[in-house]
Amino acid sequence: MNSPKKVSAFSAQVYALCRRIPQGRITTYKELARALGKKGQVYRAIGHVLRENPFAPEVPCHRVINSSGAVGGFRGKTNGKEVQEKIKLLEKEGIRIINGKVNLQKYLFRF
DNA sequence: CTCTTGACCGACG
DNA sequence: CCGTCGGCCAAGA
Repeated sequence: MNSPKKVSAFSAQVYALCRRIPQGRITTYKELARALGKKGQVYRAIGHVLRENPFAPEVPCHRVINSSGAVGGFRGKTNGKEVQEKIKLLEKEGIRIINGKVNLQKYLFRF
């Protein structure tokens, strides 16, 4: 039995899309925002939502990175050990990370 | 309801 | 490549 958390409709969409991400693949905040059909700074809101992951590890928020190829942040840290752990997890899934950056043209998954 | 901050992105110099 | 500014959504205090 699951423990359904009460989240806003917007947050539910973000979590739902994260679950769609196949293993060995990553996506960006911008692609998520574009998939939601919103325009503007939706990616900022996504970052706030993913910061708290009530569906972890069912929702692999660590597969969501920046459009710049940077891993971004993890557990609320934009730059720290948590981010290093995130990188390690991605490498474990078969993603090659160079200098803390991911090859978007190779691993970027689009909805 | 109002204000601030944020796991961001893109353009400019 | 790096620093700075603008953008205008969402959640918390």
